Amino acid sequence: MNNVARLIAAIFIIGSCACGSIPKAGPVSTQEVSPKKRIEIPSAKKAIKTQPRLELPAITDSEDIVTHIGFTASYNHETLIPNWVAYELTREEVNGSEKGDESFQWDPDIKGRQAWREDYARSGWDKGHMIPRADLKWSAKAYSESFYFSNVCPQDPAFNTGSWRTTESMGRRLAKQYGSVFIVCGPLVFDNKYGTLGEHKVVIPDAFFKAFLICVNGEYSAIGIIMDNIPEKQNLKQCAMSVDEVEDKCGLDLFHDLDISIQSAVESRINWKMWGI
DNA sequence: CGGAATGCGATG
DNA sequence: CATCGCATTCCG
Repeated sequence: MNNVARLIAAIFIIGSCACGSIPKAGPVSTQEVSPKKRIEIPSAKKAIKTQPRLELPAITDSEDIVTHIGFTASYNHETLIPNWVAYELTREEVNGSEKGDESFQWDPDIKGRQAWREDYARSGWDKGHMIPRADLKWSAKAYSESFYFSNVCPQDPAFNTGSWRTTESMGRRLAKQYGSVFIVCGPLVFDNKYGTLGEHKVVIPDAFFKAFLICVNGEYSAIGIIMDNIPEKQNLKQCAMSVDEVEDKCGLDLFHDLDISIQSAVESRINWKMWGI
């Protein structure tokens, strides 16, 4: 059984015992990809964001996509965590200094069940941001929206402030160095060995993936990272791999807007000198 | 070593 | 519920 199948199986087991009338967002499937599902670009971002949205994976018809000022997310109604969160981070954004509301909230754009703060409370697991709040200091509203549960996953506390944070620092460093970086990340749920949180059964991911795409002098480079949801320190370089390998694990078609003529070349290899790891 | 970034929880 | 401080970790 491959990883995608395992993901589907895990979600089915959980969904079948806990969900009732909740709309089925469905796990990712490579078969129902619509060619170019329209994503509404939040107006606040239109002025500063380039087209197309290179950070986005291919969108399946069954996915529940939410767009906020600073990020796009695919929400999973069975696991109560996102399938992925994607955004572009620019040099100017990294230099922001605004802060907003820091309380975790339900995403107002999502219909159906979401995680409760009580599910996480005293569980021993952090409410870990997918897009870090530090990447949204260019707008108080964008900052606050990062605290929606569409952007939150259960993370081991030491992992959150340790290994995972090094991937976030890497993103900001790339943005400063190259002017812009396209980022997508999310949870990996294989056999769900850590179980669920609280009475709403928020799925605890086994691991997390992240992928970076940059364009330097008209040439694209990409890299992927997968880290286990564990406290032990994990080295960035040792966790790095091609985007193709990440796609194998997460079942997504990443950087789908990247020109098809160069996509396979960009995603199959690692241009090591670009990443500083 | 200082500061940034993370999220928790005590306190009123 | 809002405010504040704390503990931890890592970057520069």
